[in-house]
Amino acid sequence: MQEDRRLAVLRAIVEDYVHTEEPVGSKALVERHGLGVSPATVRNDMAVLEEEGYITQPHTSAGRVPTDKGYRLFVDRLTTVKPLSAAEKRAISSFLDGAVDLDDVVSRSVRLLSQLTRQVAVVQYPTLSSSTVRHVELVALTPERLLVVLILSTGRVEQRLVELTSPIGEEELAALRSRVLLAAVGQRIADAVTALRASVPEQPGEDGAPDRPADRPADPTGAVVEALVEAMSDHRSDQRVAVGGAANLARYGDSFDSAVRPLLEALEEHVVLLKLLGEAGTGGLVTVRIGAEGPYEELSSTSAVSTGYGPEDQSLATLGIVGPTRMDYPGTMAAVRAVARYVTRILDEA
Amino acid sequence: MQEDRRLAVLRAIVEDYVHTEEPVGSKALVERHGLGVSPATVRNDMAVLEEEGYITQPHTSAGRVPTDKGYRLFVDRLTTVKPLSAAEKRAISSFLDGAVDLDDVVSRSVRLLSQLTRQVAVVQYPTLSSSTVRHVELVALTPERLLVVLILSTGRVEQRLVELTSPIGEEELAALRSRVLLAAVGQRIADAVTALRASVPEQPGEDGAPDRPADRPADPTGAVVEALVEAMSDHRSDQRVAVGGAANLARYGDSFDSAVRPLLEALEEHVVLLKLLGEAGTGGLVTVRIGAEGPYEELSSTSAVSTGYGPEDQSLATLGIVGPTRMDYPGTMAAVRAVARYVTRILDEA
DNA sequence: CATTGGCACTCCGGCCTGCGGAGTGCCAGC
DNA sequence: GCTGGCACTCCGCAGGCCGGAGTGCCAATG
Repeated sequence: MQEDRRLAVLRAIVEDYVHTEEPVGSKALVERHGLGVSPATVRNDMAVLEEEGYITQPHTSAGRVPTDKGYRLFVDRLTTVKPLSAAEKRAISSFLDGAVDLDDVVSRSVRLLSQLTRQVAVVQYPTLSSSTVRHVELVALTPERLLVVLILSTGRVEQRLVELTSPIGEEELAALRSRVLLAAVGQRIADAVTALRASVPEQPGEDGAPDRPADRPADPTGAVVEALVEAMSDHRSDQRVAVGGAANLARYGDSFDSAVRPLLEALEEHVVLLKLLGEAGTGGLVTVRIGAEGPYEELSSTSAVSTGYGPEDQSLATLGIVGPTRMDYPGTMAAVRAVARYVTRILDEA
Repeated sequence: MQEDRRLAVLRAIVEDYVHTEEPVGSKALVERHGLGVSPATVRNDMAVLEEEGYITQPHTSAGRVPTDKGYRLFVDRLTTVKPLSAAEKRAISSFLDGAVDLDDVVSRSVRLLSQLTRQVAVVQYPTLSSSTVRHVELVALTPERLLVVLILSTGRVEQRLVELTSPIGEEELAALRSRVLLAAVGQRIADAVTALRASVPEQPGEDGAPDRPADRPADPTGAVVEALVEAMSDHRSDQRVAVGGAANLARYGDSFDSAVRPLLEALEEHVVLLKLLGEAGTGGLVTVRIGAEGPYEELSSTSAVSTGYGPEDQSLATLGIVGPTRMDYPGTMAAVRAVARYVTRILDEA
C-alpha cells in the first residue's frame, strides 16, 4: 500500500526533524529509517504529502519540514504511546512523594514536568469551583472583627476579614459558626453557596430580602455569609498557575524573536496561559494544540500539550507544557499524562 | 580641573552607552554633551580612563565601553538622584492602591517594578523572622485533629495540622488556646518561639524536659507548640519570591546565550535570586551590584539593584531588579526606592 | 503502474575579497 | 595643557564564487 508508506514517510520526517532541527531530505530518510525503497520513491511520496499540505519546504531545493497539519496527523494517527522509562517513573515518584502541602505539590509538579519534557511547564492550581468545603472557621479577632477561614478539600485555604457593625458575643458566635458549618461543610462550592444564601433570611434582625436598605443590619450572618460566598466565587484565584522551566526557552536557538518573546510575555499572563493550554481532557486524555490551532496569533509557532488532573469524575484543574511546534509529542504526551496521574493520586491521599 | 573633566567624560560615556548600546567615540561625545573641548582632548582623557580601568575598547580603533569598575564609579559618585516623573508616581499609586491582600501586594509590586524599570523584577515575600504574631487560632476539625492557624502581622497565614494521641475536650481546648495566645500574640517571631517553648514544661501530664521518651505524652500542648514553632521557623518559605517581567529579557538583543540563559535559570532558583540581590539596604538605601561583583560567575554580566522594604527599624524583606550591567542605574535606583516606599506604606496601613 | 537510477537544475551557506567609515594614537604647534 | 592634522587599524557590509544537498523530471524496468 503506497498510502501506508506515505504515512510512514511523514512519520519519519516528523521524527527526524524533531531531533535534528533541520529540514530532512529524501536520501537521509531512507538511510536512517529502514524503509525498503529508494530515495526517488520517497521523493514522489514527499511531493504528494506536500501537495496535501502535510509538509513544506523552506525554499526550493531544501529538505522538507512538517506543517501544523502534518504534526496534527502525526499526533492523531501515527503516535504510539511511548511508555515512560523506569528511571522516569522513579524520578516522578521520588520527586512528588515528599510534598507536604498543596503549594508544594504544585511547585514540585511544575518543576518535574519541565525537567521531564525539557519544556516550559504550567500547572493550574485546583479551581475553587471543583472543590468541596472541608471546614469553615470563624475567629473573633476583636468583638467587631471576624476572621473567616475557608478550608477546601484540596488543601486550599482562603480567609476574609469581616468588620461587624456591632460587637458579637461568644454564644452568638458559636451559634453562627455551627449554622454556617451545617450549611457548607462537605458540599461542593456551588451547593455551599446556595445553602449559605438560603440560611440568611431565616435569621432574626432583618428580613434578609435582597433589597434591604443601604445601612447594614446588625445581624452578622449576612456579612459572614457574604464574605464566604465572595471567597467561594473568587475566580481571580481560579486563574492561579505555577510556571516552571522557562530556562528551556533558551534552547529555542533560532527563531528567537518570533517565538520566544511572545511566549515569555504570555508566561506572566496567567489567563493567556490557561487559554493557551485549552480545555483540559479528562481521564488520561491528553489535549494537543499545535501552532496556529491555538487562540493567539503571535504564538502560532508554539504548541501546548495538556490534560486535566483530579479525581476521575471531576477535573480539578489543568496541567501541561508549552513549547515549540517542533517537539517530541509522544514523549511529551506520556510525561504530561503520567504527572497528571501522580498528582491526582497524591491529592487524593491527602 | 582636568580630573573633573575626566569624570565628566566617564559619565558621558556611561550615559551614552546605556542608551545607544554601542561603543562611544570621542567625536560623538563632544557633539552630544556640551563639554567645551575638542575630540582630541577627550581622547587623551579616555586613554587615561582606560589605563585606570574604568573603560575599555572591544577592539582597537573602536569606541569605549564602561567596565564594571566604571559603572561602579558612576553609581557611587556621578549619579544625581533622578526624581520620578509625575506620571510614574501616578502609575505607582494607582497600581498598588487597589491591592487586597499580601499576595496581591507582592504580585502587583513585581509587575509594577518590572514595568517601571523594564527589567526583571524580584520581590521577596516578607520574611517570617521579621514579622510579629497577630493571632493564633486552634480549630478542632475532629476531637483528635487540630488545625493550627498562625496569622502574622504582614497578613501572612500559615497553617499546620496536628494529630493528637488522645481526644481533646472543649474546655481543655479553650484553655490551651488562651495560653498560646497569651504567650505569642504581639511578639516578634523569635520572642514568641521562646515564650511558647517556656510555656510547655509548666503544663501537667509530663515534665516537658527535652529528653522526654519516644512515646508522646497525652498532653496536647507540646504537640501544638511544636507545630507553631515549626511554622514559625519554616525558613523554606522565607525564600518565597515573586518574579516578573521576564519578557524584558527578550530585549537583551545580542549576548543572548552568555547572559540570558543563566539568568533565566536563576529566575527559578529563588535562593540564587535572593543571593543575587544581596544584602538589603534599609531606609531608602539602595544596593547596587554590578557584574562580577555578584556571587555567580555565570552572571558576571548582570547587575542587581535592590533595597529592603518594611517599617524603618526592621526590614521585612528585599525587593529589586536584575538586568544587564548596561542599564540606566539612576532611573532604576529611583524606581526601586520609590516602589519600596510605597509597599512599605501599604503594608503599614493594612 | 509503481519503482528506480540518472541527470540537470536550484538555492543556500560558507568563504574570500574589497571598500568605506568610524575611531584611534601620536605629533607638532599654539 | 589643549588642539588640529594625519596616518593607521579594524569592523561591518556587500558582492562574488563555489561546493553540497536536495529537488523534479524522465526514461527504463519488473
